[in-house]
Amino acid sequence: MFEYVSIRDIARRAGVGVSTVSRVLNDHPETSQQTREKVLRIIREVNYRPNSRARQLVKNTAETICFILNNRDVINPFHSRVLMGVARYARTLAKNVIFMQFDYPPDAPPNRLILPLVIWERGALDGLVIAGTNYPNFINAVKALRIPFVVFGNNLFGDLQIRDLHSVWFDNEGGTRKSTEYLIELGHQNIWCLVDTTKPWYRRCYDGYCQAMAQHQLRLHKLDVRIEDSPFNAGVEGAKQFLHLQPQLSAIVAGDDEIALGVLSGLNQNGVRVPDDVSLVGFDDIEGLKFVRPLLTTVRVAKEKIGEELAKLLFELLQNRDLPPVKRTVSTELLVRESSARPGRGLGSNGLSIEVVS
Amino acid sequence: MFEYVSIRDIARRAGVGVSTVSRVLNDHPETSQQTREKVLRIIREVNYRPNSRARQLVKNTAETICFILNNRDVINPFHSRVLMGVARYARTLAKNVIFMQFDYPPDAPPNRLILPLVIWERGALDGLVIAGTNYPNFINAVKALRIPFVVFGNNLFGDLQIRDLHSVWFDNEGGTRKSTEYLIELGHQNIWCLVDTTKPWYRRCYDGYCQAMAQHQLRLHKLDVRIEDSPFNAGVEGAKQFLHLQPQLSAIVAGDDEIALGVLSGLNQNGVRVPDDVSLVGFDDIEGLKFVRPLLTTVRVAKEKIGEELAKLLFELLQNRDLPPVKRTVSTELLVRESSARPGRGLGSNGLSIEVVS
DNA sequence: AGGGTGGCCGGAAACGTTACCGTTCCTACA
DNA sequence: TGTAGGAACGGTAACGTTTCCGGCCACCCT
Repeated sequence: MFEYVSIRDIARRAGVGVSTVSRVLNDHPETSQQTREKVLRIIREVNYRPNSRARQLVKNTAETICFILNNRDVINPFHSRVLMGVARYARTLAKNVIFMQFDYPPDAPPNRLILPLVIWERGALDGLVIAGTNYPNFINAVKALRIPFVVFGNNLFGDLQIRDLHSVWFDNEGGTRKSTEYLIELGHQNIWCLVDTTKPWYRRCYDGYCQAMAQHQLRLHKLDVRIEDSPFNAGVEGAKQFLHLQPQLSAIVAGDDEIALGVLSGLNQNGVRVPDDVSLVGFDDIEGLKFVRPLLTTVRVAKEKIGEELAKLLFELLQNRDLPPVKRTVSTELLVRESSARPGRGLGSNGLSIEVVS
Repeated sequence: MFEYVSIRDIARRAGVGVSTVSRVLNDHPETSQQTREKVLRIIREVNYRPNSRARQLVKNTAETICFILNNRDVINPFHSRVLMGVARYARTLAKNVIFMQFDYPPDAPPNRLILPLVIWERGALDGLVIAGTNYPNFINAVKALRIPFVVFGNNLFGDLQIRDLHSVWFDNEGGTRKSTEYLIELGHQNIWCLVDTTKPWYRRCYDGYCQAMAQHQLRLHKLDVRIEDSPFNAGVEGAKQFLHLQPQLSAIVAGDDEIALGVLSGLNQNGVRVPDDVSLVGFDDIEGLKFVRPLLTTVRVAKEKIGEELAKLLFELLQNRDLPPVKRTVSTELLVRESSARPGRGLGSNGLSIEVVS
């Protein structure tokens, strides 16, 4: 095989003790320039590479965290960029990131949940970044293991005590408030919000919309749908309903970009033009937006930034295990593009404009 | 802190030796039913969890591989699904996957390349899945470390000795051949191929196109562009050129979906309809396709499957270090959707049909 | 009855580090 | 000149496992 060279071999060849070699490797000051150079020369000569497992064992640290993506069959563009943010931040600290996908039933009791081996075992992990869609049972199971963790807040279900968790969120509510306010400033009054209020994240969207509308004493209009698989399809379906809502409808706030693109597609198919007839805003600023015209006005979520904050918070927590629980929020930014404009004729005010395009 | 319970504590409490506990933990047959149950009871009682670092040290295995994504600033949908495939396969074997993003200059000599710590060190990794865009210097640097690795072939640059590598590819050439043949069967004759032949993967695309055209004795038409940042924009630009190519052009084979969507957008903006005036096929079947109409005819690449095959090959290699280098190919599948049809009037054959839509 | 056999088990070495402690040696100062 | 103190370094015990080896006992066969 491949001859393994250990710290002892180095010590022998350099004519020093193992502790001296260790000191040189770890930049301890208690070594003379002379021996340091000699040891380093030998190390280069024999191409010695330290064994991290042994170091980790004695130092009782894994130098590794785990990014666990729960209950997602595919890693969507959103989460892949969060992962990227985590990985990048970890790299600045020379820590590793284990990626793991995991599915669990929301209703299994925490002590019966079979966690992935790497989490269950000791020593493999210093901490955990919990992403994806999550339920209290998993969080509690992890808590029971006493392993430090942080959680991505927005896709959390159930009534967890958020105040007991270290979490990072993006400002769903504020973002939608901003986009709704922008529509109001544009002159829109009959603004509809298309969401699924059984999902907390869409719920927060709706809350933001409500705040903006209430502040300007405008009437709330909610189209509340159930979204299971495809937000896009939900948007297409929603668009059909909007057609019947004439002639009031003037602008639509969609729960996220994918819904918005569905709405856009649905409206287009029925000859309603965006933004001429209806203004439309989304949420997330997903990658795919660049492929469709008109370019969607949306709210940008700094996805890498979320990952970065998650990692940062986790490493702070590792430094200080007594860090009081904190909820951090990453701000959002309104991106005005092509799908929003001052109110025009309004949907259905001239029924004749409706024609089937394709 | 949190009282650490080791295998020795279990042994003491159960009144047995440590080796017996170890045997129970590892399902060795040489234990009596009676002691086994006693030990297991104690283990449950004190909530003992073995320390994986210690096991890995003595067994000289990391039970971990690394998925390294090179020279990509964001993990695109393609690679994130490859990662998913790797992670899922690894999970069936109870192995961990470290995710790492890494950038390197293509022209740095291999021995000067500073590899990520986790790769350089011993013991942290059993093997490596090399993904992203890669150049010979990195591959050679990894080779020098004598760590088993497999590489995702399609985005490889330079003249590596592929026959010396364990690699997994998707069938770019065959896929494009299939899509081109399909267009020919549809009745198209003037088929253009839009690629950047300085990139090996687009080059293979073009080769597939050429094979299909040659077989039917059709003339080759290549629009060769330089694609740096945005394939989409390259597609938009390409579309402008196609406008000048009237009246021959009847169908377009794009190097990938993103280019195709750019072409689609560019054509639409100039009043050319797809598929009425021009048929268009892409490659990859990216996620974003579902957002645009007409639905793009494309070639599906089984992205998770690629990841799965990468992981599978790596673990085979770990089982048998003498496994001769092998190049495995994941097949592709033509997906006929809405952007392709029998040739119609042809681009520009009636100049009057051109109108600006939006 | 004696010896062989096999099941079961405990002790201890090993894996490759780090960290503590003690020793040596040299310098500086009283 | 004696001693205090510090720099430099070596030996060794950890860290928590696995595995090898040897021992003990019960059982069976001759």
